[in-house]
Amino acid sequence: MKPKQITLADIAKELNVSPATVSRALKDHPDISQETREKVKKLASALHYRPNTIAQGLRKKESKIIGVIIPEIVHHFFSSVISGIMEYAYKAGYRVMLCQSMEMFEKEVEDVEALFSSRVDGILISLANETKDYTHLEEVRNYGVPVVSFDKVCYSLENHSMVVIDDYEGAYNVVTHLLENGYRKIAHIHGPLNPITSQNRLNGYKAALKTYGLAEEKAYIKGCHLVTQEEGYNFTKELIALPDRPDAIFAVTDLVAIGAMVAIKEAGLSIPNDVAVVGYSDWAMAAVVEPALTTVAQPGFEMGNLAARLLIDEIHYINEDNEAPYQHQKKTLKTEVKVRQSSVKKTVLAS
Amino acid sequence: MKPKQITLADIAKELNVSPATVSRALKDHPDISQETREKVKKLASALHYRPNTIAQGLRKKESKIIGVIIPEIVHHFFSSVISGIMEYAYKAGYRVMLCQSMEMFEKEVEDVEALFSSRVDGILISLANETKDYTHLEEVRNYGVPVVSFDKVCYSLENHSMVVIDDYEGAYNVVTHLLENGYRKIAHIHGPLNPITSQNRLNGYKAALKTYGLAEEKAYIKGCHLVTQEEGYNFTKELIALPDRPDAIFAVTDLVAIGAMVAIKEAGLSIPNDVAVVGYSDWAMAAVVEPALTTVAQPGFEMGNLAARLLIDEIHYINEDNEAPYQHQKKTLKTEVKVRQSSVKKTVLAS
DNA sequence: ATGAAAGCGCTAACAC
DNA sequence: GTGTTAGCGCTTTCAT
Repeated sequence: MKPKQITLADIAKELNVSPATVSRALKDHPDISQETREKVKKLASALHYRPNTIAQGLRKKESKIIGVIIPEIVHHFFSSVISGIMEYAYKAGYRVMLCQSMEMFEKEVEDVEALFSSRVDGILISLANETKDYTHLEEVRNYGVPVVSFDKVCYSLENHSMVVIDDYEGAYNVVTHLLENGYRKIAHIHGPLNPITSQNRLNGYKAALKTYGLAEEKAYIKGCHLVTQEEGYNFTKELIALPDRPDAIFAVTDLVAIGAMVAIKEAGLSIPNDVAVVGYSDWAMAAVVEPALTTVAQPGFEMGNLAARLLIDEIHYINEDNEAPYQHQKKTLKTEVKVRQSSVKKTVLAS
Repeated sequence: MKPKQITLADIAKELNVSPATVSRALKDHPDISQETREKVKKLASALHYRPNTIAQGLRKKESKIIGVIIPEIVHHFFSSVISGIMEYAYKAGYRVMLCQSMEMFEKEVEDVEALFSSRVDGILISLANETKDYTHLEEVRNYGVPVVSFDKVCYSLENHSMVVIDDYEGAYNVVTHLLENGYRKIAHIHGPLNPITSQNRLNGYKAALKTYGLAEEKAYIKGCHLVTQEEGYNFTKELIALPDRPDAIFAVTDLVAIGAMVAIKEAGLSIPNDVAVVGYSDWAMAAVVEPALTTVAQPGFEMGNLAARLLIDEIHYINEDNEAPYQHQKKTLKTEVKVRQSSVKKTVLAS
């Protein structure tokens, strides 16, 4: 029961010209006379003609769609990334097809295949935690679909661009901030080490300690599985029960940090005077808890923007069929330490 | 330089059959012999054949893509909605093309047109605050593309389904909760009244007061423009400076509520004993502030899921070309009051 | 049980 | 400056 869509042929018939002429007129092809061009454009807009991009895609073998696969949409960081991607893609004339892997490898593979079936011009992906095998990506890349990975990238996939955040440096900086503020017994609650991000943060933490000539204290390092507030709470209870209690906690994520804060307050200790707490991610909640949480802000929007730019540049490069292969790039984005109250001791002023 | 994609014709040639046979075999058409079917499927998977959905779309005049337009992705509620949409769409065999209107009418119109150009099978939209005119939606609907609006819906667009949240009831319930807990001087900081949601919350607030026989107090009602924490802070400062200070504040959004909490604490007053605070939305931060914020949870995921279901049902209905027109639906989802510490007075126990 | 042929809407090489 | 033609990859009558 669908009304027929307006096609080039409809306009052509009405105007007694050929569809080719209409197509050219609409694209401001120089060969077309001023007069026909105007006639065509006028009628096209009167009829609300909208080119069928599916037909264009089939003909030109490019869909002007980029596929995006992320582990989880309901997530401040990833939604910022998507926003950055969409902004760039939109300006460059690309549409975005979105997939959510739910952190599942199987789903990720299906999504890659579905995007390939949709003949997207390129794929942006942040890997699921489960993903260890990259043949699904290799395959589409071999069929000429460029892939750019971001955040949780695939180092072992060759010939593709990636955008990462310098988690090592972010962790290094925030721990250094604690050290500069006089904290010396700094504990770390890290995440599962498969996504390389947690591993990097752990390394940054260790490196900062080393710079200050401090030894790693095994008992001060705890590892989350689920990265929840509850885990932060429980590990912190263990940490503050230690005979030599840490004076600061660096949590892999703000949510874990907030769990830590609850445990510390419950124990009747002061943040930051007894125990400082710093997080990672700069979620909205970090600014509103009490005391406001020092954390590491990750440039999600910029990451999405840059990843989209790299991908679209590569798509353009491929379409120009240059003889030289495209030079893939690895970009690293810097984090920013947001110093708030949870990590700076309140000095008692003489009054 | 792109490698050629594998097509039906490639498989057909290799097997000395026609493309039609291959197409049928792959779809388990009953006419095809067991033998050919297996041969075809085997080769198809060996060659990693993936049907070109663009070609399918052109041929069958359906893209198996639904378009989604939302005002802002970086937003807990909307990202939940998207997640709900994607889950349903995925199970039903549809892909999702995502657009972000940035709350701008112009961008929304462009997005609708772009989605129509992409020949999406249907559109899900939550309107930009600016949007007053619905001709862009009417137009695509007239060309046979079903539209379902959700959250910020278009009441004046006829013949389309919508899904809303009962904001009136949510506000009514949370204010009633305050009343039941003994609060009588309840202020309200509302949002801009164009998106109908804020208006409904305001009405629910007023209705709850009325049920308790309380008169509206003009001075207790403040209106935000930007709906920020800062506005919450500033209005609350005004409210608590009032000669007859309110004993509770209902904020249109958790962020505004948090601004209110800051102002109250700054004034040395206790939450909830001097002034209770309740918010709306149940963002992650509501559970972690101190005291934990009572708020109204909105079923974002369910909303997305339901909206997708209504849209896809309608698409299916249209494709069956029934003689009777589709019966459009208006669904209302219920909210849930999350009672936390910010609204329940601590009774001092005799010890 | 399979093939031939037409056509979805568009574009681009080639005519004139 | 404009028309003709072919074809992108697929599905679907209609034949056989």
